Amino acid sequence: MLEKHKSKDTLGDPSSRPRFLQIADEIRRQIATGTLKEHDILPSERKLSELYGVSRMTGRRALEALETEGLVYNADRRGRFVSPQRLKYNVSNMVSFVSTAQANDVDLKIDVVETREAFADSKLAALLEQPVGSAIIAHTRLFHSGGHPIFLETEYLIADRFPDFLQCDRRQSTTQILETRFGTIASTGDIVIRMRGVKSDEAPLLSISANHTVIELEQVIRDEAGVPFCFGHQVWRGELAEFSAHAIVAGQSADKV
Amino acid sequence: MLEKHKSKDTLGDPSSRPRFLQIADEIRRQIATGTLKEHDILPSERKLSELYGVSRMTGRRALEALETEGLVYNADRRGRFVSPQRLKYNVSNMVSFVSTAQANDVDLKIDVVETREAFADSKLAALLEQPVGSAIIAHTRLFHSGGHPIFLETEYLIADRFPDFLQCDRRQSTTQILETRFGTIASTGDIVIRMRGVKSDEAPLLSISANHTVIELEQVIRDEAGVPFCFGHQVWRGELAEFSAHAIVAGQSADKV
DNA sequence: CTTGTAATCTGGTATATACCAGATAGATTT
DNA sequence: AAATCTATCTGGTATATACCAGATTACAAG
Repeated sequence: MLEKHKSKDTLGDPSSRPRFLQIADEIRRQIATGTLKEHDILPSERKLSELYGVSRMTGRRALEALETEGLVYNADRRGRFVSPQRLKYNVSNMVSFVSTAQANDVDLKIDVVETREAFADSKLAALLEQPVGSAIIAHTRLFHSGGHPIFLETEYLIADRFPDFLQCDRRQSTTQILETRFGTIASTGDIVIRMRGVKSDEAPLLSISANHTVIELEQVIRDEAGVPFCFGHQVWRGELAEFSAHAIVAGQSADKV
Repeated sequence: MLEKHKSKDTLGDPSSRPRFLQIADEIRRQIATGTLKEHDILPSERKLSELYGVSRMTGRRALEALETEGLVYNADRRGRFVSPQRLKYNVSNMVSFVSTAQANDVDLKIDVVETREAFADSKLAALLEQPVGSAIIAHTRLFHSGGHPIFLETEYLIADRFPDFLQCDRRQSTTQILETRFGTIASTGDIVIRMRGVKSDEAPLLSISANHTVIELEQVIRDEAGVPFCFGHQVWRGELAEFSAHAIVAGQSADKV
């Protein structure tokens, strides 16, 4: 017994490139040539194992390799799909990500997932430069394009400053609302970007399975007087995001460039 | 037959939380409480399977879950280790990442991995605003701390502008060299950050195995006249990085803040 | 034209086994 | 002491199997 998996030879040994990578290569080729297009479903693990005469685990590893690369995403128990082009987000441009995206042919839609009225804990109080326990408005929104989730955002606003905020239609840019309704203009922002694993409550909303990596973006937004009025927290599907920034050494004027 | 893996019951069914996550929880606790410290080696896949009475695959999945979270890193065939604290990189601060890090008690060391003299292809020519085929100096350096790789950087410089650059000791900040030796001061930068899979040539240098996710950071650095003189390309171990930026709406002066 | 249900698809969890190859450490040889 | 060899450690690759639980679909009943 155990003469089973000598079928390796059928493949041409030379490279000794692992079988699952060879399969991944083939699928990658199909994506590159357009045989498989954005959001197309890929062959399932079982299908791949039939197609290439390998075990289901080997098929899975090929698909997982493509996930790591960001070429493919995985929607829990629905299958794996070709990732669309990355969305470019210029974090230095505070003139609303939403309007910028829409100007670039992205039909960005927003769903309000949750709304809360709470009180600032020590972390939030420090970020917003408010006393601990001060009133805070919080809401979580899902940003998506063509039915495909892109990122999840939670914003925390100082309640006093934006009294009727929750009555506004929040399926639009917050920057827009605050500017037109309250005359508050975003002037500067402090941003942090990091990579981490997705949390179990975020995964279903983003239509990805657990054990995925996401990009977390946090920002404190300040008005013209340098006073913070909003803390935002975004969780991006990492394979869909690309962040750009324009850095200027302190002491130089921004409008010079 | 097939009454084998009913040992599940021994564990207390209730939560139905997957076994591999329970094991990951336990290890996570050990990291949080300090039982396991930075760069400590974790139990191997086989060790875990003995310790918890599970199969090797289940032990592996626990470790892989921790890798995804960024709590653990995996050095190909050497074992898995506890990730150290993230390194904070302020991309808006162009006054040399190296000196900033060193000011924060990070003993950052640099190894020159490769040096080349080449000619600009169309992409590089466009980025550096030079004609295609113009002379370029390129070098790749590995940044590490206490023997642990952090990121890999490749820089492309305009050869005409920095004649003896390759003769300099390049185990220090490039910003420093260009400023002191050539009087070129970094004034602005255009930066792009994205998440992607590690490439096969990068993985060994970063002491990680393939199928890992990294953060790629690209930047074009310009002098006071707005002329680009350097294109840099960094590949960070994603679990070690955290990027911050300060955004200013165009039209406002930077030194105001 | 719904509603509801059952069959079937998907990946998720889990075990058991086998062999390979790089990394390491200890013993042995130069 | 330095070089080499070797046993053993590690994860990497691969197969085969089993059962579970969402998600989807197709079909039947209302």
